[in-house]
Amino acid sequence: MNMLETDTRTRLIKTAARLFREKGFHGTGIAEILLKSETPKGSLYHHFPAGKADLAKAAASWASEGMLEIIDAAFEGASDFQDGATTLCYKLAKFFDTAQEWQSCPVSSALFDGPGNEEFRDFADQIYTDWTESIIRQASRLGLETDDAGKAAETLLLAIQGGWTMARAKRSSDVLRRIPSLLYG
Amino acid sequence: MNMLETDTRTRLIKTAARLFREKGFHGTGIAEILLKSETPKGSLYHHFPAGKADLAKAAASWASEGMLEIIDAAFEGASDFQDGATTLCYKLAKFFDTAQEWQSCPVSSALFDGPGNEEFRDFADQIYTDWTESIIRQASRLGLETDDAGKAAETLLLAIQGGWTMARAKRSSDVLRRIPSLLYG
DNA sequence: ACATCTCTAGACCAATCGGTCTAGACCGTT
DNA sequence: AACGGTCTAGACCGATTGGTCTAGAGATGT
Repeated sequence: MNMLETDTRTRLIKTAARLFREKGFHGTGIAEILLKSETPKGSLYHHFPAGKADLAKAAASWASEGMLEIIDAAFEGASDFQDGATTLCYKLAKFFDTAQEWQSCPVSSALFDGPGNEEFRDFADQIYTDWTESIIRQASRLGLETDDAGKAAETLLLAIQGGWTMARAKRSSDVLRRIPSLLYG
Repeated sequence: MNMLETDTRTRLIKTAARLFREKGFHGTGIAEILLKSETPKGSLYHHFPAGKADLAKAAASWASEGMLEIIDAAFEGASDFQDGATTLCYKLAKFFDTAQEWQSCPVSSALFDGPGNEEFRDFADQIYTDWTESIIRQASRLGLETDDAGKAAETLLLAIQGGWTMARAKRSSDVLRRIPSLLYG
């Protein structure tokens, strides 16, 4: 197996993920992905035979992995759930700020804006479920009862999703940083 | 002034708003808007000289008016803020269910997915600010202190935004109905 | 009746869309 | 050296995109 295969493949995924986040699925053209990632068209359709849709799912999966890592990192050294949740919000705010373009949720941009079929919705649903379960696991680990853990995780995730949208409109991550005080203050 | 002018214009706005909600700005073609609204192309560019972008702003504005009405209606007969907030969530869940296609937030679909310029972001920001202020007004009316009203309104709006996204992924309005119990339970 | 206005109607256009296809570069294996 | 597989490279394609333009229908004012 050629090492370059992986390189080209991940380069495509990362570039596509970034562009989808910034301009949405339909708002991003194949040509632009190829240009920004300096990849010829043939390579794209070699690695992703189904084309743009394939690429969108790969990009969303990749972004989801990153989110799961951020969640774990945030809760790792936390003394309690609210502590971890606060760190998570701050980490996400920081991530939001690193991008020059005000970006949307990587999952919704790649999957909702994309082809409106059931498969894509299922895919998005699965990713959000993964996130929820990951947070629930952390909540349980930090001492919350099963019911409370589920509620706390869902509330946090709702606020983060909403906060991300608001942050995009306001072009400021302040909303994300305010979440802990809104929920637990 | 011709009566038909208004008819064609609003027909375009409503159709565009629906399609943008379902498939996003870039995902919706002019041709489809014209087909579904049974409007010739010339009429569109007569009423909206700047074309699709103009139409998106008009559609978002129109949808925002609707949202403001729903907010007022929900809080009108409310005994306290939480009561009104609960009614609002249920009303929105009901609205979510009426559409056959699982739709996204009318504002974000028309304005975020759209052209990535500052003007559109400002427009979206203004609409969200309008919503927030409307809820704050209701909170104050129902006895909350200024600081508490602002916090309560922002929290509610974040949860609704996030809940709407989740509802779309899960193709179920249950999340929206769970919000009151998550926030106030 | 005529002129003027608003609005409808759709042919038409260049540009871009996502996707296919062929050619060959570069590899390890034999 | 010759082969077979992986991957790059980009010319090329029909379809669709948003938008322009001309023609005329229809109402109104004089």
